[in-house]
Amino acid sequence: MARMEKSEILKIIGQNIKRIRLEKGLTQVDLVGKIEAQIDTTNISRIEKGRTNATIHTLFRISQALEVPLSEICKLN
Amino acid sequence: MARMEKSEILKIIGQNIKRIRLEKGLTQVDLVGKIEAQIDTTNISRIEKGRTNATIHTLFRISQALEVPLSEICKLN
DNA sequence: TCTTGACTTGTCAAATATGGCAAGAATGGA
DNA sequence: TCCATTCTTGCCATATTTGACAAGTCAAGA
Repeated sequence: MARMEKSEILKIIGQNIKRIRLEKGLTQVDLVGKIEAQIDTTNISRIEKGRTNATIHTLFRISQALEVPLSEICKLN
Repeated sequence: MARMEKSEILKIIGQNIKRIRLEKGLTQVDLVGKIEAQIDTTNISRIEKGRTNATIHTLFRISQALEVPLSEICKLN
């Protein structure tokens, strides 16, 4: 893995989430509705846009709602 | 992926990191020495023990130092 | 144009990750 | 046992994520 800026990896992960979410035909509201603990579309949006450096547990909850492995969201290529 | 407690996924990810680090024959000090930006063995230890809910960027830097894909560290099975 | 749904962004408070240091525990070897 | 190395943990200050709400943007249609 080549050197990558923080902003770059956050952007890729955000794109992964957005892509998978759209593939499943879900809106952000649908997504948070499927997440067990409380989470907000605000946060989803910021993560999808790469504006926030999410914790692994938040990404895990998203992966559960999307029904994909956490590692799928964390692919950088 | 079955329901999993936050503490459980943090523990698994920590074990992944520790396992890979040991496979590479690295100490925590070696590891931080390979990481570009500053990071502390304190933090590595806390992550390996599952005591902290690391951000994805921190895990990414660790994956770079370990020379494995980020997704490898994020495997939960 | 107006409306609706979907998303983004600003701000706030609370919680917590991070970096840093120091002290303590654990481990293995001489 | 003593020592050195490695790792863990407590504490602190700072930065940032998170949840929450409100307001703004944007696109598609009627």
